[in-house]
Amino acid sequence: MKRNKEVTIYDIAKELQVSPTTVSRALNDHNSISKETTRTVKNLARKLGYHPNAIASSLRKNKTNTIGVIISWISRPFIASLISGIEDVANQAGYNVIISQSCDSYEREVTNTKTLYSSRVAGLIASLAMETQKYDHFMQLQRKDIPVVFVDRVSYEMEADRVIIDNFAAGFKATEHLIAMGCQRIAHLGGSQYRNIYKGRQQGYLEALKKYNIPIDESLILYSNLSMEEGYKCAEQLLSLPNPPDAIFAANDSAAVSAIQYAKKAGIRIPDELAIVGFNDDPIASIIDPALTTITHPAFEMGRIAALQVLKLKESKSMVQSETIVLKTDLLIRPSSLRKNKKVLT
Amino acid sequence: MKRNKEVTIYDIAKELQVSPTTVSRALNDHNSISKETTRTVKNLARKLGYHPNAIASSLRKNKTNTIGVIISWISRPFIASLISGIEDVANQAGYNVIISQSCDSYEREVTNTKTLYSSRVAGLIASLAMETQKYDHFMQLQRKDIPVVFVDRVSYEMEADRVIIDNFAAGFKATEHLIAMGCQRIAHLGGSQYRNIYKGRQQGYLEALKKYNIPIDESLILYSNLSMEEGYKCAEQLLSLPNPPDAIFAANDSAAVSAIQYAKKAGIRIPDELAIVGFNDDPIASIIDPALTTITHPAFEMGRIAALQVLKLKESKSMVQSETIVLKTDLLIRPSSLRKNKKVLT
DNA sequence: TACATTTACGCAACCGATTGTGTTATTTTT
DNA sequence: AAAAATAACACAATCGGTTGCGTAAATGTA
Repeated sequence: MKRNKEVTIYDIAKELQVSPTTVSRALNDHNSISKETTRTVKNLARKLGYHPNAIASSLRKNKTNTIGVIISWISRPFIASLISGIEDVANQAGYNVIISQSCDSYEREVTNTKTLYSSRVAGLIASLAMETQKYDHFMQLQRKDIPVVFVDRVSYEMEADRVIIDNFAAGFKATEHLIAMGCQRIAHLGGSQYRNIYKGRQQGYLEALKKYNIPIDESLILYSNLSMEEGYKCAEQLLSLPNPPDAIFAANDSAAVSAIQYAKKAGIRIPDELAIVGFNDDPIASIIDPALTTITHPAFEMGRIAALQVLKLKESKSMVQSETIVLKTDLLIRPSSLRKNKKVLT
Repeated sequence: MKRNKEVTIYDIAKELQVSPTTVSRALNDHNSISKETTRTVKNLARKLGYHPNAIASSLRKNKTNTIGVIISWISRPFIASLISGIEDVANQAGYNVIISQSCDSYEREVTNTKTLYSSRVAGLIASLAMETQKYDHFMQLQRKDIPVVFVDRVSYEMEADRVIIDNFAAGFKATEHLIAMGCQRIAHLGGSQYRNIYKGRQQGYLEALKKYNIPIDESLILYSNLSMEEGYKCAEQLLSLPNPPDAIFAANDSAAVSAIQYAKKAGIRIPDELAIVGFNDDPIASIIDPALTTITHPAFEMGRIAALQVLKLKESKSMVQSETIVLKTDLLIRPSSLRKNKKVLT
C-alpha cells in the first residue's frame, strides 16, 4: 500500500460499490444523481482526501483551467498590478494563471507563446514586447480556438480584443497641464513607436502643442527604452542644449524620475526652471523629491477586464473578436510640475 | 475538415504509415528508432504544425512540467526578482511557472496550495504568508511526492528545503553600522515575529546592541506590517518620545522610507539627528532623498536556487529533504546613515 | 549453415476524468 | 391496468501521448 498513491474517483467508486461515472457526476452535482448518493460520495471524497486531477479532466474536456499571461517584465509596478487584476478574476472563476516574461524580446515572446500552447492554456493575455512587429504566433493560437486578449501594449494588425488606456488623451492632458503651468519649450521622452502606448502618448503631446500654437522642436523629442539610465542621459542631453526645455513630459516614471535626479544634480530648480511629468504613478513617483506629477493607470482594473474578456470569449465560442476597451486615466498633479503662481486646470 | 482541430501524433502516424508509438519515440529521440525515421517524423511534424499536448503527456507520465509558486504579493520588488530567478531556471529546464499570491493570508495560502495540487504541479516553491503557523497543507503535498521548497520566509517546523539569507547577520551588520556612526539610541521597526526573516533581523539587532553594551529599550522596538502607512505612524510615535531615538533600523525599505518622510516633515535632520537603515534595496531606497542605506538581497539568485532545489528533488526521488541554503547579504551604505565625521567600517 | 544479437518498430494497456448512450426500477398519466 | 415518463445509475469509448513487452528482419558470430 503506497501511501503516496493519489486518490481517484475509482477508489471512491470501489468503496461505495458504484461506478466511476456516478462518482464523477456526484462530485460535479449532476442532476441525474440522487441527493443521497451525492452526499455519500462527497463525504467519502473528503474523508479519503480526494483532490480532482485537473490534468485528466483537462485532457478529456479538451479545456484547461489555466490562463496564460505574457508580459515584458514582472518587476514593473504597473505590470504587477495588472497581473493581480488578472489573478483576481481568474481565481474567482476557478482558473490558474501561468506567467511568462518576454523580457521585451520578440524571440522570447514567440517561444513563450508556443510553450503556453503546449500547455493548452484556455486563453492568452498578452502585453507586447517592445519591438514585436509580427503577430503570427498569436494568430496561430486563435486558429486553435484559444482566445487572445491584448492589454496595454496591443496590436491593431490583427483581430483581437484589446484593453487599453487612452494614451492619446493622457499625453494630451499631461502636456496641456505643462502648458498651463507656463511652459513653452516642452520636451518629450518617448519609447518605441512600434508600441501603441508610446506612440499614443507622443501623439497627444504633439496635439497639445499644436492646439496651443507651440512650435514643435524635433530636437526636444528623444526616444529610448525609458530606463533610469537612458532617462538620465536624455535629460543630460536636453539640458545641455543651447536652448534647453523648460519642461519634460516622459512616457514613464523611470525616465521622469531620473530626469529629476539629473536636474537636481545640475542645480536646475524644479518645477520653476524645469517642470516634469511622468506616466504610471509607480511608487518612486511619490518618493522622489519633488514628488512627480504623473498619469495614473487603472492597472488592476485593466487586468480584471482582460481576464473577463477571456472568459467571455470562451463562452461565446467565437475566439476572434475585435472589441477595444478604453479605460480612463487621471493626471495626478504633484510638486514636480506645480508652479506656485499658476492655477491648476480642472 | 475542421481547421482548428489539433494535430496529434496519430495524424502524423497515419500519414507516414507508422504507429503512433514510433512517432512518439521519434519525437523524443528514442534510440530504438532509426535516424531516418526520426528525421522524417520530425519533418512532417513541423510541416503539419504539430505541437505536443503537454496535458496528455503529463497525465500518462504522472508528472507535469509546471512549478507552482506561492508568494505574498507579486508587487514587491524583491518578490518580482525572486520570481524572475525561478522562471529563469524553470524555463531552461522546460518548466512553466504558475504563480499565486497569498496576499499574506493563511486561508488563501491553503486554498492556493490545494489548487496547485489539483494542477499536479511538479513542485512547489513557497514564501510564507505573514501569519501562517500551520503547515499541514504543505506536508500534504510532500506526501504526494511533490517537493516543497521554502524561500525567504520559511518554516523550521517541517522538513523541507529552505533558501534564505542570513537575516541575523544582516540585522547585526545594519545595527553595528549605526553604532559605528555614533548612534546610541537605535530603534527597530520589526515585522511579524512568526516569520524567520523579521525575527532574525531583530535578533541581529539585539545582538549588536548587546555586543556594544547598548541597553535595550523596549519602547524603541515597534512591530507592524511594515507598510508605508504603518512605517510613518511608527516613526511619528518614536520621534514623539520624550527621549527619541537617534537611529532607526527598519526591517524593510517601505517602513524606512516612510520614516524618512516623516522625519523630513518633522524637520529632523537625516542622518545627523536621525540615521536610518532599511532592508531589501527596493527602487524607492535609491530614489528617496537622502538615499537610504539598506541591505541588499540576492533575490534573483534565491529564486534560481529554489528552482534548482525543486529540480534536484525531482531527480533524487526523495521528496523530503531538509537542506538549508543561506545566502549572503551586503550592507549598502548611502547618505541616510552616513554621518560625515564618521568612518565606514569595512 | 545454424544460432545469437541487435535493430526497428507495433500492440495494447494505461494515466483519470468525462459523457453519449443505454438499462433498469419507479412513478406518473390516461 | 397498460402505456408513458422519469429517476438513477452503469457501460464503454474517449482525450493524446507513453511504455512494457513482443516480434520480425537484419546483422553478427561460431
